[in-house]
Amino acid sequence: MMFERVLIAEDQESTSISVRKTIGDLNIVNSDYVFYCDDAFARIQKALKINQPFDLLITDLSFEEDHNIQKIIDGVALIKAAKDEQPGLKVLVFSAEGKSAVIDALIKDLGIDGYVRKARHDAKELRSALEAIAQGKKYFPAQMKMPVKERNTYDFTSYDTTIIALLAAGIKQKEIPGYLQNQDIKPSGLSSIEKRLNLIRDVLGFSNNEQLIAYCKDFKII
Amino acid sequence: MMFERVLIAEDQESTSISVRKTIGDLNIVNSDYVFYCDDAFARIQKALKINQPFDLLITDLSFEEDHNIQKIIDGVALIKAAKDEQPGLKVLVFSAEGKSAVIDALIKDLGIDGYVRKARHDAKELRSALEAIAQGKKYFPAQMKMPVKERNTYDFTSYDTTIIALLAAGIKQKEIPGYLQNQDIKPSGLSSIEKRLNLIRDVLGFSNNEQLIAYCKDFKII
DNA sequence: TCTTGCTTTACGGTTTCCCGTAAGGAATAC
DNA sequence: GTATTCCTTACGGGAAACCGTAAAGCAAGA
Repeated sequence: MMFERVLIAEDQESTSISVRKTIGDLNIVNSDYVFYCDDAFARIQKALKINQPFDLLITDLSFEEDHNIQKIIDGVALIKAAKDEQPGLKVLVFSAEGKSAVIDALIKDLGIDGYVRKARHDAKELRSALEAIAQGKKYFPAQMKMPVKERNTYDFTSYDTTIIALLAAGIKQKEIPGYLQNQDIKPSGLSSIEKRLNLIRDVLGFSNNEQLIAYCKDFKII
Repeated sequence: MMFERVLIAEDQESTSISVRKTIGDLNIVNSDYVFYCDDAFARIQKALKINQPFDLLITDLSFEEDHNIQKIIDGVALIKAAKDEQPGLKVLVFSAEGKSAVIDALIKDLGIDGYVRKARHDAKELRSALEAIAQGKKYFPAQMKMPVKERNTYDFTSYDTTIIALLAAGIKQKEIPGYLQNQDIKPSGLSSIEKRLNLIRDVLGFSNNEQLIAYCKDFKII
């Protein structure tokens, strides 16, 4: 049995159009689409109120900022808010992001039902995913189905990312204490910063800061 | 007067679908689409041979690699090859890339006729771009039309990127000479490497390597 | 108040990096 | 052959980063 009501949250108009087309091909007539996360959340609330809740949310992860300031700024926050409001809502993420770590986190922390990567055969995949999820299954790319290979992972705290972002902005290590004090961030001693960086490098097996910055950029940590 | 024959080179199926839809809305009946650059080039050659050349190429910039090994690996190479074959061909780039430096280079070096960024109203923009280019105009995003503000730019040589990539891979600076000698890359002295890095940082106004790595990651230089 | 345990900071010695200067080497011109 | 020029490398002093250890701060409990 296919979905009744589907909400599409996707900021790229062109992508939104083709998702709608795929939805239409599956004879889903009650679909709605928005370009901003806040709109998506509002629609979900409203649909609940009039007792016609959506049964699927298809959402992108990254939404571009523009003049329209949003409370909910990305797909992750939208999914959280949506699930708070309507725990039973199924969620299909449709994003260009391809890093396993990101997708793993979505599955584990947010309990999403499917993931389709924007790539060569994404329209076909989208259709397959919709069919699978409609049958109560999950849909994830092949590489996700295999056991999560152990990789060097490290939970970056906001303290960590602050330091790393400062470094990446060209602040010298020994200048960082001053910056931290200005913002009342507490371990502000140079020694603490050194230790922290050392710990991170150690856990991840890195030998210099350059490698760490590259890693953080690749995984969009900063 | 609208285009007669349009070729769409875009690897994301979903995006390709909506570009085709936009093309169709403009009553262009002879459009063709491909998912690989090599295919695009082959179509252009073939169309020329049978004396029915395309008059517009709409292409993405980045194409994802897969099992299908391509000679032409990205949009830039495709545009170059296409213009070599058919100098009068008009080109509209449709890409998510948003860095001014990249777009400037396309305009200057490849003489593209339009650029639409994959973003919120990209479908509408695409339509506007098509109409403009059909009238012999150029179409670029607003921020491009204003004079190119002087920014710190630097042409990275392959030597530069090699060094930076080694750093980002966790190789220590003083270990780099060994790596360069192994690959017969010629200024291999530690001093040359230091000088080179110093020059790059200087030109770009950076104060440490971390900042440089962040920059290179942001601009996809490594 | 005085422990106890934990976190943060301070302080050195060592290594690495930074950067200016000078020496070496190769190519070209005279 | 020897100047000239340009590029590369070697060297050395100073700055920054690295890292272990010890001292100081701080919170909670006896």
